[in-house]
Amino acid sequence: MRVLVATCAVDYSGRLSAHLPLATRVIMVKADGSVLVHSDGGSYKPLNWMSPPCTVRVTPPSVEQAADGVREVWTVSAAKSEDQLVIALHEVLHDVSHDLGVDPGLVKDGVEAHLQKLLAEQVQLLGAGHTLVRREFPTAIGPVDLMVRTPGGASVEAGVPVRHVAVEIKRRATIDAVEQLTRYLELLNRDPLLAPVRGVLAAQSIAPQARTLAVDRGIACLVLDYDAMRGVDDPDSRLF
Amino acid sequence: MRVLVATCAVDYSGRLSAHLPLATRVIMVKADGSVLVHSDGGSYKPLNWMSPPCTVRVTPPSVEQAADGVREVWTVSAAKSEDQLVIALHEVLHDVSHDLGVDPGLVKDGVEAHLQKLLAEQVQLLGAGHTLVRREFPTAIGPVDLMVRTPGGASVEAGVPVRHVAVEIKRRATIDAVEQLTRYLELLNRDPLLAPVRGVLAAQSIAPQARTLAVDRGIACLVLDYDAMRGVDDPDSRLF
DNA sequence: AAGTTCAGATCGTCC
DNA sequence: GGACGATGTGAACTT
Repeated sequence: MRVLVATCAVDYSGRLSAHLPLATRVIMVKADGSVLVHSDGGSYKPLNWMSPPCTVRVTPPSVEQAADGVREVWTVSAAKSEDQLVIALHEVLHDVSHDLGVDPGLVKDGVEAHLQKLLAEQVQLLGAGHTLVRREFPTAIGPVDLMVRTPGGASVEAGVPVRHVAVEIKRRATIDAVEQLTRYLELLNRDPLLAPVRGVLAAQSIAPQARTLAVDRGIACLVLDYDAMRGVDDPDSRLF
Repeated sequence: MRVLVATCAVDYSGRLSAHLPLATRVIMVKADGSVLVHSDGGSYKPLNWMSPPCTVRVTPPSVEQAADGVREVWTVSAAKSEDQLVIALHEVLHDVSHDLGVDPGLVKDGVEAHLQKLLAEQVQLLGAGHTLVRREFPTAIGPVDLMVRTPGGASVEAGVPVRHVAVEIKRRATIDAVEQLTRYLELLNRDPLLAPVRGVLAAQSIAPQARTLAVDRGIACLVLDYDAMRGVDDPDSRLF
């Protein structure tokens, strides 16, 4: 890892074109050759960058560039595309290098997979008497997050008692989640062993447009309270 | 801006929980107080971070932590949420600070807005005689990128001449874009003043599955050549 | 290798 | 101020 603080101008060309005027910035060069250009604000996203695999070629400035104060020109080229980042280095204020070694990696907790596991253990949140058929219920167009069986005659749709519920789980549900669940339901309801299958969209938050579309398509919405669900960790409470 | 190279362990708690074991990393502290923790690989995204507005509080280690080699504990707290980042600093290998000033900012070219503007000026790419009704044509479920009027009797659908074309513009069109345009068309075709409305998916690149679905739904696909469209800046050439 | 899905997204814009 | 769409998304996993 090499970190520089330097005045520089940057040009990116590739999927789009982007230009950074001359200013003082932080440049990080990682061990894999990837480059990040950060300003002193904004977000965690660099102003410009090049993803690995890529290579850095350092060249002296042209006579004209040298007259403008350019000391070095870095050309960062992507290995598998035409993407290119050109950094015109002017004054270098700091320049440190260090071998960091391989990072042991990030351990996460609380993502969608946990929501799915918790709801699978607490299917009664979908209604008393519901039982889990299985998580990641396979279909031809991909797995349904949860397939649940309702108690006998729990509800009736078009004169036929609904016996199965397909659940799509999201941290934040948008209109895309409704489309996804709709595709699953269309397919599942062609299976006479399952049909009619009702749909439930379960999420920590549901966008208003998603809720509107879901209701319009007869899909129920269930807002999940992650903290409350995590609090219910008594194994006895899972069995009803 | 302050940049450190240091061995550290990091814990994040907030929307989820994440833990970073002890290792050597780069820590950036920006002028607005935001913090980024980078490893020597991965992408431009930090392993952990805290977005502004936030505050950093530095405290001495507990006796137990000190025995483990912790020199300082940084507690980074978000101003408007419970999110918290705790950095246990062990050995500090580099520590540099510099005032970068305000960045003049990034200038972008070639994003979807440019494509929309160019196609609005070159609607003849949709067919000779087509004229622009308006960009961002409003509907109840959001604006259609372009609404275009065809020349009289340009084509016939179900015995009725098509007079309007709704255009969805993307840099890269995926199946989502087809779904989006389908929702617009369903709505627009309920309006007797507009119906029948044909759909066109215009993009620099169109995913094979998106093209298949579009064709299946009677939506035309148009691949846009950004460089060529940008080259057409002669007003005379627009009128054919 | 290509497609699908998730992620602590951030950012601008428009209502 | 909330909602919604775009972004040079990246990374893991499946097919």
